[in-house]
Amino acid sequence: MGADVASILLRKLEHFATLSEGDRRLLERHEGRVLHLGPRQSLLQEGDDPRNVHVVLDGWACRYKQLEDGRRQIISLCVPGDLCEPTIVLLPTISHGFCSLTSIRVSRFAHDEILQMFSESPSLERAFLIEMLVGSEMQREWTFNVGRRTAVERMAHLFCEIPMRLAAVGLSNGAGCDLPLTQADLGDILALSTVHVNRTLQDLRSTGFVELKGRHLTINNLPGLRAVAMFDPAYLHLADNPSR
Amino acid sequence: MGADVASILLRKLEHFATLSEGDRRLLERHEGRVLHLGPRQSLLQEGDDPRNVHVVLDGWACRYKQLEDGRRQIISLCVPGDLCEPTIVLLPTISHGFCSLTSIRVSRFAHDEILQMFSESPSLERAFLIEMLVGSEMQREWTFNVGRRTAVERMAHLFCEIPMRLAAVGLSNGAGCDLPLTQADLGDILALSTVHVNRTLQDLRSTGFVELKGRHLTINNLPGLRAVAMFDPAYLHLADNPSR
DNA sequence: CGATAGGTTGAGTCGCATCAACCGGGGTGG
DNA sequence: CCACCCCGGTTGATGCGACTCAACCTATCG
Repeated sequence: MGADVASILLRKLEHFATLSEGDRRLLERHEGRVLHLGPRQSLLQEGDDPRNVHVVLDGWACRYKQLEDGRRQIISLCVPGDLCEPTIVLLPTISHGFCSLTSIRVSRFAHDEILQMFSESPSLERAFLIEMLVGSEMQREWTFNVGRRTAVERMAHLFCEIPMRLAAVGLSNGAGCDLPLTQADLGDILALSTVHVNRTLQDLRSTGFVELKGRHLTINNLPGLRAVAMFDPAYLHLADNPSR
Repeated sequence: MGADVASILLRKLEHFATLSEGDRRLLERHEGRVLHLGPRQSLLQEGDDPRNVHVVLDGWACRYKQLEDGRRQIISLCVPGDLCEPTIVLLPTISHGFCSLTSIRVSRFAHDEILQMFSESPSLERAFLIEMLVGSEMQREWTFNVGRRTAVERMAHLFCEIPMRLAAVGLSNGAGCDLPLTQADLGDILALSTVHVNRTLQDLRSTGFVELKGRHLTINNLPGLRAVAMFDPAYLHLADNPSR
């Protein structure tokens, strides 16, 4: 409990760029307001300035889009260390919703603060940009998933991706992780109905690849799971910084 | 025949940012190598430096991903004015393929050139970044599409998006445009089989919303088409620059 | 004129959705 | 303390949207 902005961000960003002592101190100096939200609360209300930037400290959140008739799709997941506003500072509006899945804590960088920070440290700006570009890479992979993988493959892919992302910020050892999602959430992520999520889950369980109970995911056979998912972690760019 | 880099880029970027005379001259001064490619040729071979940036001058291209068994998904379309490398300069690798759909001309900005240009004009850098962020917005919308819209809705959505994007660079009057895609291409874009593309197309034709023949798309009933697609152009950010 | 790429059509199948019921546990209030 | 509720998970029956396979049609081009 209780990561602070600087440590979690450093952990994340150092996968992408090498940061100096000065960059560290710049982040540590930042005293952003910390917001607490309960589960299923919207962070970006209409009218909020999307040019502030929030970083997830604890808990899970998501971006989503919805049609008038209620069909809803979770566009991307945000876990600790992720930026909530993928449009950093530059776009005046956002065309999707953002809400917590669990109760979460986020740290706010006001628009001006982040500009200030970027002007003091180009390498930090660069790291934030890369973080954002990696977000785009994940988005492309996810379009691919939903378009061309079957239900089982998609779910297996998600179960490969999530522990890797959490491991990148020290929240998973690779063999499993917390997974505080309901089957309905999984449905909205995977573009499946709740019922079919349930059955697909049973499928993956019965083959012994994963266990999922009580909000915890255990992976029993990672190579097998990766094979099913045809998972290639390159798109996560977690090994891009050669000096680590 | 033959748009040049400067004019097409200016046309595109000015939707996002107001550029100065100096910025214009900077772009016009650029004498990038122009590459010609036939249809269905790969632009980014493995090993090409993805930190060069190419701009499409004429023709259509796409990003795609593919599974070992051949299932293929077109992740995004590139039309004149679009950047081929959405990771501008910053990521050392790209996890998708890029190839032409028609024969195309692209203009190259070498890695160093573009860095040089950005350092001379921060507003140009900003405009390129926004262009890239808008690309992410389109990607999110496309994940949504494939996840939650039916075949007809998806296709209608595509037929709303494409003329708008082309109109943004002067290649459509809004009532129609060239559409040099085969039904197989459409299938890879929409995540449908070729056969189903054909039937869905007949569906949209028979309701009188669109005509599609001989590589040309005509829209007979835009409001109707938008209603079917539940299309909201906000995600394209074409009206973001208030001074236009 | 045959070859080939793209488009069209029909028949049969399957993956996933929908609808509906039921189960189990944790929290709440009487 | 128990009755109840509600949420999340599970199961079965049924239906539909989209896929696959296979044939055929049409236009273009060397």
